[in-house]
Amino acid sequence: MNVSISNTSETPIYQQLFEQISAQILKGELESGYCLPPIRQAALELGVSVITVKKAWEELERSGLINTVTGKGCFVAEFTSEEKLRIRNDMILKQMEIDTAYYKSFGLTLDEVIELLKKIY
Amino acid sequence: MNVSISNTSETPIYQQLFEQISAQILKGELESGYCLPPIRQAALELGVSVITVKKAWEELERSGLINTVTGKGCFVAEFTSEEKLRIRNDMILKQMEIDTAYYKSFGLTLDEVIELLKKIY
Amino acid sequence: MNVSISNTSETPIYQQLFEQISAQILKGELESGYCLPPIRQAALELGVSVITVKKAWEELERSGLINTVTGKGCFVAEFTSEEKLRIRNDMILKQMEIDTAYYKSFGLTLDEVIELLKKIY
Amino acid sequence: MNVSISNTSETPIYQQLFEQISAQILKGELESGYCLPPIRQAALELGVSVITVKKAWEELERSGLINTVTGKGCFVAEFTSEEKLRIRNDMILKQMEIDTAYYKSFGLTLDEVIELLKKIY
DNA sequence: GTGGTCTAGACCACT
DNA sequence: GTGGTCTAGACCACA
Repeated sequence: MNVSISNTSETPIYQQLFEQISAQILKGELESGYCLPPIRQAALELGVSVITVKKAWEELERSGLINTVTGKGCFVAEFTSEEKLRIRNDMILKQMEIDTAYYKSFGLTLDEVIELLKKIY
Repeated sequence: MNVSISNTSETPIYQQLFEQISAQILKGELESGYCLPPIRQAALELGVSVITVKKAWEELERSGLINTVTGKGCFVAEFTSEEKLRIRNDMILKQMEIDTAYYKSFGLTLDEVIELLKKIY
Repeated sequence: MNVSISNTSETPIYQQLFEQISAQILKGELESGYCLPPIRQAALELGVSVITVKKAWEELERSGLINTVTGKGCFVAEFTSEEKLRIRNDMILKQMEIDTAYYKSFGLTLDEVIELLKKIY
Repeated sequence: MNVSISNTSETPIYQQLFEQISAQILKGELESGYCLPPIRQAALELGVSVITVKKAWEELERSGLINTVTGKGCFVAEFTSEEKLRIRNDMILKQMEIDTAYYKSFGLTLDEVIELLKKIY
C-alpha cells in the first residue's frame, strides 16, 4: 500500500486511491494475481473509512483492473501487457481530451502547448 | 454573451462561465472597458440561476479580469497586452502542472505525452 | 415512485430499486426529462436509507438511463425509442444468457423450455 | 468429479457445486448408489475449502438427492425415474418463475421471450 | 433546496 | 478471516 492521501485536495479520497492504485497496476508495480490488502486493513493504514476504500476498489473492479472474490479478497486481474497498454492509453487519452479542450479555449496552438510542457515536465 | 453551458458536465456551471469569459477576455474578444451584461440578464439568457452568474463574476473580479462598479455594472479591466499574456500563461501553467502530475503518475515520459498530444490536438 | 421493496428478498434493495426504475424508464412509464424524486425524499417514502437510494441512482446513471445534476436533481435521460429498445434488449439478453445456461445444465432442450414457459407465463 | 468452478462468478462456489452435481444426478450421469468422494478429497481436487464442499453436500442432502451415512460416505439417493423427473422439473420451475417475473417487469410478452430464447439457445 | 463525500458501526453471506 | 449490504448522521459544494 504505497499510497498517499490528501484530505485537503479537491479530488475525493476514493478517487485519489483509484488513480494511484490503477496507475500502479498499469505500470506493473502491482502484478497480476497480487492480492490487495483487505479493505478494513487498508482503511486503517490510510486513516480513512472502510466505505471510502471500498468505493475505490469498486471502481477498480468496474474498470476491470481487479477481481473481487467474496470471502477471499481482491486480486489484480490477469491481462497481457498489450491490454495493459491499451487500458493505460485509454485512461490517459480520456483525461488529455479534457486538458486540450482547456488549452484550446485560450487559443493555444499545439506548438505553444509543447513548448510549455517541455518547461515544466 | 457567446457562452455555452452544459448541465451534465462535471465542472460546475459557474466555473464553465468563468473559464469561457476569462478566455474571451485574454484572447481579446472582449476588450478593455467592455461592460458585461447585468447578472440578472445574463442569468436569463443562459437559463441559470442569478447566484451562479454572480459567483462566476466574483471569480473574474478576484482574478483581476473585471472591475465591478456598484450601480453601473462590471467592466473588463484595463491591462497591457503583456499583462494579458502573463495572466493567461499563469492560468494555463497552473492547470498544466496538475495535468502533467497525472501523466507522470502513469509513468509517461515527456516524449510520449507530446506524441499523444499531436494525435488529438 | 411506484416501487415496491422487499426487505426479505435475497436481491439487495438497491438492485431492486435499479431494476424497477430502469424497467419503468425503458417501458416509457417515466419519460425523458422527468425529474426523479430527491434521494432523501425517495428514501423516506420507501423506508430505506438515503445511501441505498443513491446507490441505485448511481447505477442508473452508469447505465445512461438518468443524468444527475448536482443541486438540481436526477433526470431521465433523453434517448430515441430505438435506443430504448436496444438497451432493454441488452439488459434482458444479459440475464437470459444466465437463465439458459441453467436450463441447459439440466439437459433441457429449447422445445422443453418453451413448453414450460407457456405454462407459467 | 466432473465439475468446473469459477472464482470470479457472482454465484457462490457452494451453489455452483450444488447445481452441477444435482444436474448430473437428475440427468442420470451419477447413478443411484454412487458414492460421492469424501469432502476433503473433493476440496483438494477442486481447490476450494472443505467447508464450501460440505455446504454443497448438505444442500444436496436437504434436496433429497443424496444420503449421508456417517463414517461411510455420501451416496446418490434411490429414486424412480418419475421421481427424478419431478424433482428436476420442480427445480427448473422454481427458477423459471423468477426469470419470467424479470422478463414481465420489462413488459415482454410470451412471444417476445420465445423469440429471444430461440436466438440464443 | 439539490446531490457528493465521508464517518462509525452493525449484521450478513461466503471461505 | 474475507467482502456485501445497510443504517443514521454529518459536512460540504452547487444552484
